[in-house]
Amino acid sequence: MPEHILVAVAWPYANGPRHIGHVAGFGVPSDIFARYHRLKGNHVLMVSGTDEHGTPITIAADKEGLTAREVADRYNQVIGDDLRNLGLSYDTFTRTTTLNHYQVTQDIFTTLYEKGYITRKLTLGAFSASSGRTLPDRYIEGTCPICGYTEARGDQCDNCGHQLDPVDLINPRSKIDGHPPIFRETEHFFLDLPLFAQRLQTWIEQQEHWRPNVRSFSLNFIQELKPRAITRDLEWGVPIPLPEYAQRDDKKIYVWFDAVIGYLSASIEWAKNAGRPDAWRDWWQNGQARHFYFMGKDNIVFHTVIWPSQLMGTSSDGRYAGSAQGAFAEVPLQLPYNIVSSEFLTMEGKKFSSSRGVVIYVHDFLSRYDPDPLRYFLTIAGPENQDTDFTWAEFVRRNNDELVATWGNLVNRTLANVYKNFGVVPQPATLTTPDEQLIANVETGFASCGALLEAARFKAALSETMRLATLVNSYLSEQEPWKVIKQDRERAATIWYVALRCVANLRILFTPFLPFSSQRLHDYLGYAGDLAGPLTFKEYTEENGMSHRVLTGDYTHWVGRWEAAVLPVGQVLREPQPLFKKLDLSLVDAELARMGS
RNA sequence: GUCGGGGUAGCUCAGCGGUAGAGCAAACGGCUCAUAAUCGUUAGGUCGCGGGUUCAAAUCCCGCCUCCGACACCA
Repeated sequence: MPEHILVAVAWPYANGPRHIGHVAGFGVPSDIFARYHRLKGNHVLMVSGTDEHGTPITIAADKEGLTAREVADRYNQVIGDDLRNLGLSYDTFTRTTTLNHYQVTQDIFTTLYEKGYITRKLTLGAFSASSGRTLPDRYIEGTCPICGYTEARGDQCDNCGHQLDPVDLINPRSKIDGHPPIFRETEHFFLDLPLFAQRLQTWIEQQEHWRPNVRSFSLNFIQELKPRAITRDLEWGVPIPLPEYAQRDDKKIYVWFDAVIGYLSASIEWAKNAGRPDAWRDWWQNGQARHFYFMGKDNIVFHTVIWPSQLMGTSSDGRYAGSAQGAFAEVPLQLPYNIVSSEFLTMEGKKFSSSRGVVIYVHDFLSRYDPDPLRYFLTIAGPENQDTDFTWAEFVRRNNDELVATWGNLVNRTLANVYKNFGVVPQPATLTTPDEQLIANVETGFASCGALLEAARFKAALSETMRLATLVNSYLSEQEPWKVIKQDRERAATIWYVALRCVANLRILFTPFLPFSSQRLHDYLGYAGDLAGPLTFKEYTEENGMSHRVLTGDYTHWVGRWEAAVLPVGQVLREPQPLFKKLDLSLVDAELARMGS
């Protein structure tokens, strides 16, 4: 019975290009997971988009002399291209500036407001003297009232570590233009989180399959819940759907409130674009569906506390959830099943920082190297359980000594030999015990590697798959078919058949991790169809006349299945080429020099 | 400051109550079909520091050092 699996991927922020640390955290793991479940035959819906609201976008716009919308447009394109080129197989990768997203966000806001989950309160806010705009706490600097440090930020003093309020800073000044900020009262809307505390507690306690740190951290967090401001004094954002704010352009919904709603709105958009406007309910108003969220560790509370509160509060009400008919009627919106958060990737021992040049942008990387080696590195050496370090030397080593040497070489030696000596999948004679054992061992990968993937243990899953490739290399060393063929062509054909069948199985096992090279291998082996076919961009125009680009693909025709592969005797092979390139060590110095400049 | 998570072989990391593990690097040997790739064997650590609990501690508890993150307006 196929399951409905929602793969909800963190929304990259569109104030600049994304670096490889970002895609290590949310991108590659989520894609491996989605591809695996598609191979399993499950109904996968993988959604995300660029997150385009909030202060940083307006600041980037000011700096570049553009409008916020122009900045968002630019980086939506750049980021979308990057994700496509990395092979991230979204069903819908959209953006938060669509009409659809505005409507869904406003519906959730209105529903929560009418049900009393959103309240209003006067607060003291800081505003820029020059632009009149809100100044977020972190954009205000001044002297720390506790330790006297002169570069303290409005939210926290980096010297003594105390949490601060910008009003308390001595000689406060805007980090943007240096002028002192103006403090004045302003009304804001608050999501009343304490109203959800009990339900959150009960729910999180039941989530025993969450990673322990995610669960205990979240349980701890809800011990001291306070109402959370969900509006900002800012012209760039989703308008507040209340009459008195309809004409005002100075207060909008806070970016974090709308960004998480994107998981739902993108699903609704997907259904609309697919011509089946209610299809999203199969995932969202279906108690059997499982939702997996992928993000960096800095995002945990938004996905374990705030977004679940929004979902609980909305329940089966509002214009979208409340319009369900038949089996979906009155079914509340589905809560997350698992929160797969990653740690952070550092770069040559340092934190990524675009301003200090400690950065490798995805598009930069992919302009010089292939996507699969990057996917390999980010999976085998990525920040799955703890912060890990990217170094160019380690990237080259992992590529040459592991990916090329173990898997690439196994494929190449096998295909080259079979192609040269037989040209087709050779007819085997009776299989010996070692032959049968090897095939059986490799085929256990579907169970063992599959279980690890189910549990989102990607590093272990890929190690296991590599170990199976090593078994085949060992087998070839023992059987020495290149010697055998001189006396006994039939036995040599059998050995090569066994190796080839293992390679055909490994082709599937590697597909979630290495889709590009697996597709090429699929072709070399003479199979037809797409194992991991192309991703596409489509342009959609909404009722307001605005159009936007969506990264998508037709994954339903993909031919692979997560099960022992059939390798027909006599299938005609295509002339093979090496799957991966060996990298020259000299690139390490070249890349380091590039970064140093 | 408060809370949470790390600190394990030269390097990158796994293990998280029962005689220390993997990959790579190193040493030796086999093979030569394959992108000089591969296969086998060996060597290598008092598991951040100091206490404690236990028959038994990387593994649990306490303190300290250090790194990372969260702590309502950066995502």
